[in-house]
Amino acid sequence: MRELVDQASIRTASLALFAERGYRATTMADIGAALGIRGPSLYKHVPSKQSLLVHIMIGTMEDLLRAQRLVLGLGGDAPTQLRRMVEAHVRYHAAHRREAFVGNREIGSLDRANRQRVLTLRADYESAFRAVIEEGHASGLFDVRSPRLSSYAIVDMGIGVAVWFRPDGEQSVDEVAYVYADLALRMVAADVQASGAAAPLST
Amino acid sequence: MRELVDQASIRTASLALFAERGYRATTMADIGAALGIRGPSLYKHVPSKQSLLVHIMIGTMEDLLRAQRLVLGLGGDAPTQLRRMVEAHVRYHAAHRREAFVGNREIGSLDRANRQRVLTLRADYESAFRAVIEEGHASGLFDVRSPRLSSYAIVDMGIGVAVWFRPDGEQSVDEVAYVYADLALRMVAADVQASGAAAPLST
DNA sequence: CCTACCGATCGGTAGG
DNA sequence: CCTACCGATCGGTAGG
Repeated sequence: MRELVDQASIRTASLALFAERGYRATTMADIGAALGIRGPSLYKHVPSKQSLLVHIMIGTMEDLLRAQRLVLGLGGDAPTQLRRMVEAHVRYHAAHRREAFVGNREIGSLDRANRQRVLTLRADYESAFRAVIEEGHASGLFDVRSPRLSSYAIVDMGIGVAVWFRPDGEQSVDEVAYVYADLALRMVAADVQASGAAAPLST
Repeated sequence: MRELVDQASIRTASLALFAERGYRATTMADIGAALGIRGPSLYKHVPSKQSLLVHIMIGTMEDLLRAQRLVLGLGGDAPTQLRRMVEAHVRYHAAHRREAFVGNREIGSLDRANRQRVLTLRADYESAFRAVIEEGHASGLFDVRSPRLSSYAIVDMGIGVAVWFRPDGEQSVDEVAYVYADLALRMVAADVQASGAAAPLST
């Protein structure tokens, strides 16, 4: 017999509640109630409330990094790679709004060790965007004033998708992914006149 | 005699603590301790913990809207207006990181009426960006696929500044404001080739 | 998977 | 501005 309450269902329920009410405002009793059991019964399946948050946040970053590596493995020049990376980034944030939303709001709710793990994964994720931007700049296909600021802007605008995107809204996931990739490419493309004097590349 | 503990000092302390630990994780005793008094003594100055959060969040949106109106009052064409708006947006988020950070993380900690007020102010703030983008598109100075998605992207990348900016970091406020305004203009400028066929304007 | 319960926390009030 | 305290909440454990 399959159990009705298993790890997966607990994770699904906790994700929904963390997204809706916040980690601290969600009680083990709330999570249990969503599954038809009492709070203490959850401890037969999970070691702590914190472990539920850790799973969401580490899992989210690993999913993002996996998607990013997949896309980078396809090769192509910097514009092609950046386009694919942004599309994957946006698609994830539109399709997994709650994971991304919780991941961005609840960093401070993680214990120190796990917060550090998440921050490291995030830094890796961002630096991959920056690397492609630097590569495009070096090859002359991009013209950027600051690869770091460009990658921050691109990553952050994608993160925002998790906040405002609605599956039943006017824009489809495809539409947002396409438009955002286009916006990102415009930001760094070399065939835009630089407004102002060319400046040395900062970090 | 001036009181050592007044509304302003309570607000400063609560802002710092809300930013560092989160609203729910901050106790009235914590705020009092930061001012050298006990938790219950705060109730001689403020009606509730919630009122401290409300003040921060409404005040932040009003500051942003005031700065935005100031800039729009200067006139100019759409590119000039958008540049000034983005610069003001970024400057605020770099100079008031904690206000912006708390404002973006603790929306769910507001009671319903105040959350609605903040959301309305935010919608007004975003729509001003969109209006300038639409004006630029209509006049032919911009070429955008979706004014709404463009304004979301521009607003969200600026919000991100409050998260990663460090006053003692490599980039100065001026530098970030300038670069981000440039990125925003590149996103919508008409003298960029549209990649792909021109599509009808969506919202 | 449950009830009973521990130990700790916290916003706010009473009454100086 | 303080101490004492109320009423309520909550993560987790004990012991079925």
